[in-house]
Amino acid sequence: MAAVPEKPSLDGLETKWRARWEEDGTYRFDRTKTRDEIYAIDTPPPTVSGALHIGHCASYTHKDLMARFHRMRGKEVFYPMGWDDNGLNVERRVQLMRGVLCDPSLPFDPDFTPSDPPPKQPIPVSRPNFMQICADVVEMLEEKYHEMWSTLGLSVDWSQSYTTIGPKARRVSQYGFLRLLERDLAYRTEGPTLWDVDMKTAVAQAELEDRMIPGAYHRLVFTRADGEPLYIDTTRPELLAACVAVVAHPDDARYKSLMGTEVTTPVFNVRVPVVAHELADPEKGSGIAMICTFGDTTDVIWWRELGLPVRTVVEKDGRISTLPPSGLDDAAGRAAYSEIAGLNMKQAQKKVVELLQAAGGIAGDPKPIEHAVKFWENGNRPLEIVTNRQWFIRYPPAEQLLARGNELRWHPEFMHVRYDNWVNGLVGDWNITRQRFFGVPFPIWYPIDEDGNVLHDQLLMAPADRLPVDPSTDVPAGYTQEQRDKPGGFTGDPDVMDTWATSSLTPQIAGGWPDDLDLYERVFPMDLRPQAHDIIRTWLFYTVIRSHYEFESLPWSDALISGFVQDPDRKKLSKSAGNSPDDPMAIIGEYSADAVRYWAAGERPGMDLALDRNQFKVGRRLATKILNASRFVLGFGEDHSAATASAPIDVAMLGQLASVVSEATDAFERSEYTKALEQTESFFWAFCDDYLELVKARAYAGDASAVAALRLGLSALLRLFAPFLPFVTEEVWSWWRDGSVHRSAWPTTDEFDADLGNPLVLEVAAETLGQVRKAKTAAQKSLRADVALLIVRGTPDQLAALEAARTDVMEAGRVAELRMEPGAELEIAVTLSE
RNA sequence: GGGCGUGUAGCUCAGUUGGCUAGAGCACCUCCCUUACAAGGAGGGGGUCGGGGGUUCGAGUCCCUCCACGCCCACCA
Repeated sequence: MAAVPEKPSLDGLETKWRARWEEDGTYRFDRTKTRDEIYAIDTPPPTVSGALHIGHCASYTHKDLMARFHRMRGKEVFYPMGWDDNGLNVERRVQLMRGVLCDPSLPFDPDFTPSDPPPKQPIPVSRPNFMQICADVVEMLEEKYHEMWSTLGLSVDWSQSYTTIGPKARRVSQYGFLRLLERDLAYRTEGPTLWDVDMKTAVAQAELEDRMIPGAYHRLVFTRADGEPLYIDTTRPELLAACVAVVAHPDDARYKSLMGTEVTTPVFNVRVPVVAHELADPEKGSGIAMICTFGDTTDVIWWRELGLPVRTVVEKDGRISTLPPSGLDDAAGRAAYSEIAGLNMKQAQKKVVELLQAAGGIAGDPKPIEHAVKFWENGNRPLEIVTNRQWFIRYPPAEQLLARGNELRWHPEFMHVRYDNWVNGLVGDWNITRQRFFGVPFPIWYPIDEDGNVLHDQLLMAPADRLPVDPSTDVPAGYTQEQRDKPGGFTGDPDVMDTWATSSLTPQIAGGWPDDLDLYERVFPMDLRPQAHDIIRTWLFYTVIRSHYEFESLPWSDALISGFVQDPDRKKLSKSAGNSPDDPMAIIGEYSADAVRYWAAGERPGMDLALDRNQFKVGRRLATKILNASRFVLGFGEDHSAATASAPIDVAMLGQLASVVSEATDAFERSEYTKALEQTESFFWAFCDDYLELVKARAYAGDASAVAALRLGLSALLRLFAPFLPFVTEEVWSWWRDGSVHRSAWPTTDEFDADLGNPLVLEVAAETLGQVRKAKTAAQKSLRADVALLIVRGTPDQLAALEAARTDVMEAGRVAELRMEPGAELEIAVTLSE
């Protein structure tokens, strides 16, 4: 306990209390508790690839509100923090920050240090050098993130932290992967793969995004078997050499007669069959399309379902391959091909159009259009589809996934539909392979036969007890390092897992599976998955799948989905940290962490929140008010712990407070923290403006009932506010109570006696006082002005209620004489003294 | 094209199962140095609840329809 300060202030509370909480282990998880005593939260590990912005503060505050509420309700809260620090985003960040680029062909340079500031042109470094630089960068960023979260007041147990690149996560990822592999739920195959040509990696369906970009219909002139022209529209003439067939709808009368015949492509003079497929849209272009391997995902479907050959022309670097594809046998065609070999897509398109024009293979001018094209969500150029070997995880049957979705409690419920939409639109399986470096490698090697062929079908799996392994440096059992990449030796799987393949196991990583099953059984399945709606189709969906496979259960019972923070002008939030006005540290510095949390708590689950500086101000004012009101209340003498509130108006106030407690509790239990705050806040202001004013005089006089009611009220209010405003409530709590408010019990209605008194007493008294104030204000008098005569008319009930608070009303209003007269409704007449 | 959400005062938002003259905060105007708080307090003005139909004694709330905005999914020749 500390004394009540003379001039309380919000400044410095963050620093003071976060240090104190850390020191006292206020939020430390007690792992001796059993599953039913525990509330486990599967916190989203933020991507460690930039800076946290104010939107992160909002959504992480929501998770913290839930954690704090349940902790005060008596649960032992398992609330770890993770850092998602592997993967492409990190590599890109490192490339920018340190000016380096990974080139696995380079040897390790032990003396290399990145230059500062980074060079404009990234310097290629070896894979081990690159990994080290990545590790250093994420460590530094994680420290900044930790600082941010602590300052914001997140009640995380930092001793439970994990990273998605750390040994624990690598072990869980690899172990989880091998278990799926053993059950044939994971497999490796070669096939068309969505490919980002800049980052030179595969991407998964979930990371696609459509963007509208300009394109143009080119009307190509194919030649039918009878010599007549066949017009085919395409936006990608550069893929003409990859054309393996042309396709029309089976019911399209215009092309029915051509089915089964062959047509010849312009320029390259390749004969391709005319085929029929339902997906061909008679409305589009000329109603007949060329199928190329591969222009888009529809091509992949046609190619697969119609059993067409592959003619690859696009390389992984996004350029036309130097060797012509199979089937290009015509001399003129080969000559034409040599003109586009090695060009990028843009150049190739230009050249092919020239060639077409020269050969009369194009009708009319290209017709510009805007069309949707698939991009990797972080990419700059349209995705290409290339053929490659990839690891996949099979999706469970849609019925099973939908059943899991139904089993999960969604907050808000309407977010459920996004999950169902996604499940119903799944195509193929989950590609978990990334051709990157800073990720979790596959714990797999392949033997190399005596002729130097890699035997991709014969997997050399790392045994579970050796995990995690890095196949690029570790050696499979029965081999030596000297045999790496040699005939008769072995080679490591070159790829790494997609970051979602790891983060889909966050309940397992955080919960200690499979090495600490004692802990795991205490926290799994978890209670809450809080996350934003944009990653329902990735993080939430994948986590459900992994848990479904491994544990035949949901990973958690409830999902709390938050929205986004939007700039009031609908502009994008500034992502740059440091000097940006949106930098959370700057905002906290200006308004306090409690103020930021207050603003964040205004975002209801699933709804977007406007970035509104006003709300920071309001939050700050609320926090300041709590300081001042508390100081006032606690200034009325010692705690009369034995005394109870007996005056009718005191009992009435506590009765009101009891219903606030009950409503706030119900709201919180439904994850409606916004409502809980509203209830508490509006009661608090009335508590200050009306009740406090009314009982002031009596409290000054040391009236036991008033003092007891005030203290009881304050105690409950502080606890109701504690999840939202952890700093200011803790500060006040420390003035008069031992221990942390955050480990105190959430208020219950039992604290306020069963008899709730007569609510009318406080209502009539407050209304009367209000009318007195109004009269003084209208007369432009000070509120201290004296009232000569106050006449109140009302029903017998109202008058009886007022009578019960007579002295308080007269003191608060400085009323000389109070007269009561019967009336139909409450009427108040105020006569001010001269 | 299918779906979800939103539309209430200038701004940000509450309005539970339809029920008294539609609320809060901010902003605005007026007043008050008052011994918890002037980075405060008291009071006031301001809305045909997106439009149009309908059900009902009664609709911001239920039904139909249209409009605008945001998002998800799909389409991508």
